[in-house]
Amino acid sequence: MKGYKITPQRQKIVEILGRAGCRLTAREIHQRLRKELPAVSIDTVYRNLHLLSAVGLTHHIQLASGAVYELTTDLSHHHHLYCVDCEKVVCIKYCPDLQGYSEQAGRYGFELVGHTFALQGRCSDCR
Amino acid sequence: MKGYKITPQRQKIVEILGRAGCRLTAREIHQRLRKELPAVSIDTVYRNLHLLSAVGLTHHIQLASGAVYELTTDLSHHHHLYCVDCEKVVCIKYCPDLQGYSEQAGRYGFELVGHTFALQGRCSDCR
DNA sequence: CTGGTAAATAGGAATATTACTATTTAAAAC
DNA sequence: GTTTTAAATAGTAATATTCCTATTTACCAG
Repeated sequence: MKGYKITPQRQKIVEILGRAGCRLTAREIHQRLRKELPAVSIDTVYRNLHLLSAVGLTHHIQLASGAVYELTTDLSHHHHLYCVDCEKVVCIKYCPDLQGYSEQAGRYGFELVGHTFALQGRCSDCR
Repeated sequence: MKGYKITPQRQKIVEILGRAGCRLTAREIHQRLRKELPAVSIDTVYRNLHLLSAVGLTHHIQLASGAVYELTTDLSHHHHLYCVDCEKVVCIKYCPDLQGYSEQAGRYGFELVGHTFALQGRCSDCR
């Protein structure tokens, strides 16, 4: 597909995220990946997480304490809400104005490529 | 105010951003700041940029190639649109659904604290 | 003005992330 | 199956960002 190769490194990163059942940091993915491919470099992990996110297979979630990654299980478009204290993450099936983005970009002569959106809050446990 | 101190480091970071008239990276700010305060550490730059952004005096703009910072000259709420090729940044006076965010957060028992939004596109020069 | 105190700093160390390059490899073409 | 080639990798180096701790300092109260 699209000139991308299916490499063992790539496959196993997806597997690891799938098995994990939770969000992992790049470091955690690297540690687990090493058990199967001892020579894998951290650069490969980052490179693939970028690529996988670009094609929609994974999500990159930027928390205050760092980035975490998850396998995209829910393929429908959604965003994230997270607690600024405990960093609990919730997927919200909500995108404020998907229709309007292209129009906004168009006002400045831009062709829309993507958008980022996230909500930060304080969860019920942390109040 | 609010227990924050007005330190020379802090003041000069704001001055530098004000004089620059453009967005700067943390490294650039550090280099310029050193000319006035030779012993200043890069950590101080980051720490203050975080704080200044938290209180609204500066904006943190995350581009694909890294983060840049700008002084908040336009105090009205707005977001950014940038070109994925040349990384030109445009301020857009548009926030898709400010009203709805609290309600969305509320659905999950969260008290809204903040939100992030940005548009990525391809500008007229890069098409 | 002087002392007390929380906030901020410098400096060094630890992490996180990206860049570079020679080599390897998946996949397509033959 | 073999060749070809662009994509991907490992390894290393460079940057970017954050953390830790002892020391300093802005600012408040007396």
